[in-house]
Amino acid sequence: MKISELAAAAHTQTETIRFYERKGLLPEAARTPANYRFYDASHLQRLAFIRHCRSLDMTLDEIATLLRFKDAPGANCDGVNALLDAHVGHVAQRIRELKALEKELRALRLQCASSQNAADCGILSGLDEAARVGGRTATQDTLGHVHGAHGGVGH
Amino acid sequence: MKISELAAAAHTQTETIRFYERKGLLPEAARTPANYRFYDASHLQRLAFIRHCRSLDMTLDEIATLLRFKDAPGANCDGVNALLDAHVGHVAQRIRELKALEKELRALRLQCASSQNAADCGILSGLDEAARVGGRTATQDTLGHVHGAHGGVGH
DNA sequence: GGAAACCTTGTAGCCGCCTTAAAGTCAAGC
DNA sequence: GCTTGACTTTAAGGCGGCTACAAGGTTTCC
Repeated sequence: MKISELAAAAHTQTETIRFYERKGLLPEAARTPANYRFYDASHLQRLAFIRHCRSLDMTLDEIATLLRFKDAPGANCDGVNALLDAHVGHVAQRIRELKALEKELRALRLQCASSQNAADCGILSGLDEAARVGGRTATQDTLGHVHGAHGGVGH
Repeated sequence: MKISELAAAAHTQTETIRFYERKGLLPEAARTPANYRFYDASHLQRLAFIRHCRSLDMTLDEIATLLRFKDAPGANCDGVNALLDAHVGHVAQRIRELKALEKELRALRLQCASSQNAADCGILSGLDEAARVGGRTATQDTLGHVHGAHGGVGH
């Protein structure tokens, strides 16, 4: 199959496939005489694996590690367990952070009960006050790789 | 004060301050004869506001909107409420996604109870199987802006 | 007066793609 | 045979929110 067919089968975009190839997650595809990439079922399998892992919010580095284990079936799989444990830890950590965040945001929201002037808005002054006090001290990136409040991965 | 003093006072890096200036979140600073940026307490206030909002996982666009309200104190602050409501929604949505994710990851983790060959690893085969079936269909980015599983903002 | 610690601008890199541009290929219709 | 349109190719640039680095100017301390 060619790239757009693989893309359709994996619910992915063609550019994403080429991107994974550049990154070494997918092997370099065979080419037709016209220099078109040409794929078979094994490529679909591998791509589906990658996309599923991405939908589990793993980084491409984490996925590359898993693929290395898949490519060396004789190896001990302790590393897989460790990777997954770490990843679950990242996700759990991020959930805790976001819950604290949600609580703080809801409290902030209550400070502006009804519409009025921005000068008197309890939210803006609340943000000011919290900034002066120092506010919550967000955890640095060192703890995990699960970011922000914005997103998710298409599938 | 100069930039490194402002940075220290706001627990920020100098490059981040210049970045915010370029993005229009901070006004262009006054300069000393040697062309050094020079700040006063009002800049620290504004920067602290920005950093606190970032620690609440707001985007720079959202923060810019809030700053516009602060800069126009006579305006009606309905927009502030709307922005915050939307942001709380993003965070809550992301928490739901990450909880589902955590559940799935923990289930997956149980599939490889003890260390063995990668070829027989329940996690790898579980990922394969889920990929074949189609797995969870992650929500597209259209729903909110709170992403990934990796991160947080320094403060 | 010389070294270290600051400051300046500019540029490039990180992640995980997405978009665009310019050019080549292929199948169908007239 | 020729055009149209749907594919493909590579390369480059952009997103957000910074961070890092290079090459130079300035200030500060001994």
